[in-house]
Amino acid sequence: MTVHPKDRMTTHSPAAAADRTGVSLDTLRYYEREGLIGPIRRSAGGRREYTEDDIFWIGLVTCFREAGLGIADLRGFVAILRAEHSPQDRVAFLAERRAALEHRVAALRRAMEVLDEKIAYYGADS
Amino acid sequence: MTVHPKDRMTTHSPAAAADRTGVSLDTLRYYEREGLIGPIRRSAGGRREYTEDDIFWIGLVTCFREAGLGIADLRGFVAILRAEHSPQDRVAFLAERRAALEHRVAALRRAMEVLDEKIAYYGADS
DNA sequence: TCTTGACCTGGAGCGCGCTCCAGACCCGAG
DNA sequence: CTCGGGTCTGGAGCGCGCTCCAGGTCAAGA
Repeated sequence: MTVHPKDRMTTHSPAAAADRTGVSLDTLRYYEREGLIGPIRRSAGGRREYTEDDIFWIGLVTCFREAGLGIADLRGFVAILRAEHSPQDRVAFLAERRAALEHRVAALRRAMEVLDEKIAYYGADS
Repeated sequence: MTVHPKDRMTTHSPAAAADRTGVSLDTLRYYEREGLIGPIRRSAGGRREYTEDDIFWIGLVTCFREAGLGIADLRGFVAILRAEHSPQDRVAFLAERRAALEHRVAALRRAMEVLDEKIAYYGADS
């Protein structure tokens, strides 16, 4: 018990965070401004220090962005997970989002079917 | 053989086309300007007359838009199907687009997994 | 101490995909 | 012939999601 756990907490510079997450510095700041991540802890000099948890959360945000969710959606996601809500509320919200994603998958499948049809048509005469 | 087939070709007013396709008048004009549809035949007075084929094609465009393809992608799609290209070129192009859609589906699935995980977590204490 | 480069903030700019608008034209009903 | 609604064109405006920039601060190395 010579050290506190916190003393061991490694943090990342903005550049390192950008590197690890694949998100640009500008976008990291933008996400923070929009309330999607953070607020990120600052050093004495005012520089951001991203914790491992921050990095993880940024990964989640990126995952949802890649799935096509908008900034507002993500903000809702943050709100429901951070603020105090009943498990029912959370599950309801999450299930609704999930359904929306399923609709997107369905739209993609429809487009793929059209593509497959065309491919079959042009591929017929080998 | 008292009539030519063309005489029977029913056309649609812009309003009717918008109604049938669920695409706004402005967007129909926008798509035409961008070369995604048409050019649409005009009446003597200069009004657009959408054929049944036009309507069908607009449906395809809508399908791809809903799947998240951009205007430029759609333009490529039009180009490859309309201009003279070897079946191989067409199939290659179509297959590439299909693969892109599959990546999008994968991204959606990843996001859904995260959602499922959270739902399981909050749903645990029934 | 001085230099250098990473980082800070606030705000402007941009590409996309529409959406809206003004001002003019067409045309069928009355 | 007049009226009114549908349509035309060209261009401006908008929301989103970044991206870029200027001007200044901080901090580690020579």
